[in-house]
Amino acid sequence: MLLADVAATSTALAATRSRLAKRALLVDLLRRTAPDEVPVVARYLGGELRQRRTGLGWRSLTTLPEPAAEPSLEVVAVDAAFERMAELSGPGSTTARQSLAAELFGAATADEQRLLRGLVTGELRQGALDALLLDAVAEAAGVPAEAVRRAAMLAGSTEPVAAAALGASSPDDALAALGAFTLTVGRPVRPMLAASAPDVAAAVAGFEGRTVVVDAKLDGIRVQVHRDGDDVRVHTRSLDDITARVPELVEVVRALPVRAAVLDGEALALDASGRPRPFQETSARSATRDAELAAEVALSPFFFDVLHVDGRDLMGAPLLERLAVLDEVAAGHVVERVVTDDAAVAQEAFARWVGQGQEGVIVKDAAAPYEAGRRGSAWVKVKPRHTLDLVVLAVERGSGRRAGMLSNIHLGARDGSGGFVMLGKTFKGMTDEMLAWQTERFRELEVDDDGWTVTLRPEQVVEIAFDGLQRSSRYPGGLALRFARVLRYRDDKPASEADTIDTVRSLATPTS
DNA sequence: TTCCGACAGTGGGGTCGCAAT
DNA sequence: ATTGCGACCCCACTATCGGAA
Repeated sequence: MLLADVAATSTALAATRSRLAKRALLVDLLRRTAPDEVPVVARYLGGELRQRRTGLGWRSLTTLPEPAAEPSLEVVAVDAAFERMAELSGPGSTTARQSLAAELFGAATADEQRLLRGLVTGELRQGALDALLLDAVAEAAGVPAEAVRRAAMLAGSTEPVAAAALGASSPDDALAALGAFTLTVGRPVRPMLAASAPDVAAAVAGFEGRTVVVDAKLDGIRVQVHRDGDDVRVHTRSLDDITARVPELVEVVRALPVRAAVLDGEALALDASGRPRPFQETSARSATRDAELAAEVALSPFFFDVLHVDGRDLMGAPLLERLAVLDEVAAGHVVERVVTDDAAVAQEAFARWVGQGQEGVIVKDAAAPYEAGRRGSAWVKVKPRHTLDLVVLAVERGSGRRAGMLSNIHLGARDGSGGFVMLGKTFKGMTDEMLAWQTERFRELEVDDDGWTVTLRPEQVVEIAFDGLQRSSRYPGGLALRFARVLRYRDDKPASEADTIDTVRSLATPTS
């Protein structure tokens, strides 16, 4: 199959908003794909390259050769070209990679270049990614969507599932092939995710009086640990294998009284008193490959779920049943929890844990199974929310569906002497109506425009919600907001009454 | 007919390692 | 030695479609 066929489908996908129409386009292409091409075509339709890392990014695609007039690239050859780029390392590799990229893009038509660029940067923007692709695979293979979805969650990836389903000779064969994907110790599954709620009362109310499990939410990195005898593997939320970087987690899991297990939890750095260190320290620790550095700060694991123990698959069991098993096999390394149907009890736990430096809580349906890969309503997270009234210092042009709008705003606090200290940016929380309003409003306040960023007279006050403060080397105050989002513009408040940097500093905890 | 679950999109903060400068 | 890039940790939120209620 030619890459041009995939590019044409991608362009057609972007041109319609109907999901049914998108699915039909995907099905049509999948049916025309030869079995040996399915792994590549399925990945590309899902918006990804098969190579996890190529060393190519947005920046290295700024200057590209003129597109070819006629299509010639075969999808399998394109995959091979990216494989060669991925294998490069050491001195001269950047130049060599750049020349391979130029060769590839030079052989691509304009439509194909757009597809390749989207795959490299991860911003295909065709309105269809993995989830819609799974539906299409199901339809093309003549099997229920749920069977394909389930297999993909257990496989941790869509590619082998698409190959198995589409390589079958009949729907019954496809169903049998999909059934062969089961939870396997050593092979990570897509982690279950949580929705969010504004406060504990709302989260508990969502379960309508049923018993809930309220877990402390720890501010670390998600880890899925597989143990098979002495063999222990540690995976992140994106299923990357970080075993080599976290020997202390491996040791803890090896010491558990169990032969085989799959555990889900969070790993983080603690101080001498057992209080969580700032997320930045956990992040630095888990990212480094330097063993000496790693030895200085240990990560501690805290598990909140168990999917498998000694041949017993627990994913379908109710949460309370899984937790009973977890408490036996991982005693001493389990996340704190309360089980209740009373919102006041949940609220009290939330306040206590936040006071101890934890990030918040996750409220869970006590009867729910482990739904791999789902951001369902069975788990709901709640975190404390801080707010500040800040001043908009500048605004950046939007892209994609925000093209033509002024979107991403720069936020500043008063410095107490007539100036402002920038604390970060945000594009979150804006409705279409707000985007239209601010695009007009900020043109009135414009003092400069470099083509990307519009600098403003600092007059517009905006109420910002955020999760906390972190140390920053980027911003002049040495502080940045974490997860800032817009709540509302405040036309009732002049910039002279916005919050000051001293107020912001008083919110920062001594350790961060 | 209305409601709501699931998706995709739009980018934010930070960290590290590596190659080029 | 410093800088820029790519990769990957943590994410919040809105608009939309289409099936569920």
